[in-house]
Amino acid sequence: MRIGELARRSGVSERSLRYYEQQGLLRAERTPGGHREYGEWAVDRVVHVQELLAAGLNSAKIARLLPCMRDGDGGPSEIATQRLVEELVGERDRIDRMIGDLVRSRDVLDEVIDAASGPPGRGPRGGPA
Amino acid sequence: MRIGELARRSGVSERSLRYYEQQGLLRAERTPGGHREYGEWAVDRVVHVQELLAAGLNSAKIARLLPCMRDGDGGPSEIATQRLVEELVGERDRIDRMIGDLVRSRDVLDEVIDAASGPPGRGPRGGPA
DNA sequence: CTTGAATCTGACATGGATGTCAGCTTCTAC
DNA sequence: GTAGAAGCTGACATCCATGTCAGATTCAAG
Repeated sequence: MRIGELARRSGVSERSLRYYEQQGLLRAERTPGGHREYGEWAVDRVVHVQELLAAGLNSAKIARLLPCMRDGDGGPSEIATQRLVEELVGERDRIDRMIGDLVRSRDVLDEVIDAASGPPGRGPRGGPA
Repeated sequence: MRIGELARRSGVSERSLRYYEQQGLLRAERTPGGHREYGEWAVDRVVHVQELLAAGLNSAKIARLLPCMRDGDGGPSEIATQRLVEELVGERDRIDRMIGDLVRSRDVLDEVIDAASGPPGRGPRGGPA
């Protein structure tokens, strides 16, 4: 498929897809005319990249991480370097803390939402209709 | 307490604390000379703000949310506007999705970490010593 | 061939919390 | 009073994925 379809299917802008390629996060074949051509595996790959970026890893780290996770990009999954593993453990712990923060934030929001929805109508859902 | 102590105790830079005040996220008394003076409640408040920022809410939204959550800032907790509640529900759902993404990313990292730590030593922890 | 949609490259802009620096004032302890 | 630590304001810089635009090229269909 070409970049437009991949963008549509993965929910990521064409701009970002080109950026990912530039950062070594996404390989693309080229047509004789120079247009990018992606295989099916690209969709999952893009989603993974998107999630990792959202998790706070920068593209450089993701670029080193990707070859170690098999998501059908063709190459056999490599084994992470000792050095990389250490960094990844750090990232994982950071993500764990982030999840904890997010859960707390979500609970705070729920509390405020419930406080506003509870008193008036007392309805279990839907708020003051 | 003054800004230096608050920064130390909350783990947030003085720069950010002044920024929070500018954005209406944190009130501060002033000494006759103009130095900021915080009460004990400020520590929790700053931590909350930090978490909400990490959750992706911008300062404007947090500023509207704060008076609805009682964290001992003195003022009685207000009731969220219908309009605000709608936005908060959107934010909560976004946070929920984000948590899902983070969990997936963490699992990916765990997989890579285990793959690198498992084969060589087979030790349950510590990796290839 | 022609035409319009899709793609290409390269450059500049953006957002938004935070870092950092400069120059000045206030506070604290002696 | 005096010295040094701490605080104040204001301005500019940074990060980095993404948006956006311009001008040129390629692709697909008639």
